[in-house]
Amino acid sequence: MKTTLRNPKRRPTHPGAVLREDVLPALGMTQSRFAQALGVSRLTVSHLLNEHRAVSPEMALRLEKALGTSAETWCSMQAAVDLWDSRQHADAFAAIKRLDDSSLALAA
Amino acid sequence: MKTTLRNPKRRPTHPGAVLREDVLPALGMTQSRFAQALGVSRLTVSHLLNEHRAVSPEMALRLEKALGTSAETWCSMQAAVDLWDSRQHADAFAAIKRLDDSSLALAA
DNA sequence: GGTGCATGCAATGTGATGCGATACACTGTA
DNA sequence: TACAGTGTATCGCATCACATTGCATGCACC
Repeated sequence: MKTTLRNPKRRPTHPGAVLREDVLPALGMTQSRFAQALGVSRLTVSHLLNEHRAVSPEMALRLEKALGTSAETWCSMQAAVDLWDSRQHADAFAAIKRLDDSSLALAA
Repeated sequence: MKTTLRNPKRRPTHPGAVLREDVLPALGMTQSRFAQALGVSRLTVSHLLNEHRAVSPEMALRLEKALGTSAETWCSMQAAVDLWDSRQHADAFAAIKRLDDSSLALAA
C-alpha cells in the first residue's frame, strides 16, 4: 500500500453529509427553513447537503453562528475533502521533485 | 469580551509569509527557480509570497512534494487567514441567530 | 384526484479567484 | 551599460459560490 497513517482510501466526510445526516435531523428543520436561518437561498443549502458545493469561509461562519460549532471545524472538514480530491489526480504533480537542503546549493 | 481562546486580534500568518521569510531564504532559491521547481509561473509564486493570493489545495500539494511539509499544514494556515478575513466583516452575519435545541420545536 | 410542501436539478447571471502570458518599471550587481 | 530578480498591472481563461427562476418528483393531507 502506498498510504497513509490511518484510513487508507476513503474520501473524508463532506461537511454537507454532517449537516444532512446529523444536524438537520437533530434540529428537525427543513432545508428551506434552515436556509432562511442562515440567510442563504434554498439552493445553496440543497447543493451543500448533496455535497455538490464546498463550505466557503462565509458559510462556515454562518454555521458557527447558527449552530454554535466552530467555523474552523467546518473549514477543516472541507479542506480535508478538497485535499483528498486534489490528491486523487496527483499525477499532475508527479514532476515535482523534493527540494531539500542538499539539493539547493548544487542546483545552480 | 467576545472571543475566544487566545485571540490575539492579529491576522494569522499568511502561508506566503512563511515561504518568503523562511523557506525561500533557507533554500537560497530565487522566486523564478522556485516557480520552476513547483511547476507554476513566476507570477504565481510572486503573488503568493506577497500575500496577494491564497494557497490553493493544488499549490499545497506542490509545496508538500517540493518541501516535504504536509499539505494539510499549508491549507490550515490558509484557512485561518481566510476565516479571519471573513470574520472582519462579520456584520454580514449579524442577523443569524443561534438555533439550539430549544428553538427548533417552537420555531414552527 | 387535487393541493401544497419538501426536495432535487438544470439553466443563467454575477462576482470572486487561481493561473498563465505579456509587458513595464525598479533595483542591485557584474 | 547590461542583465537578473522582483513587483505590479492588464488580459484572458476556467472554476466556483451564490442567487433566481423554472420544472420535476415524492409525499402527506383533504
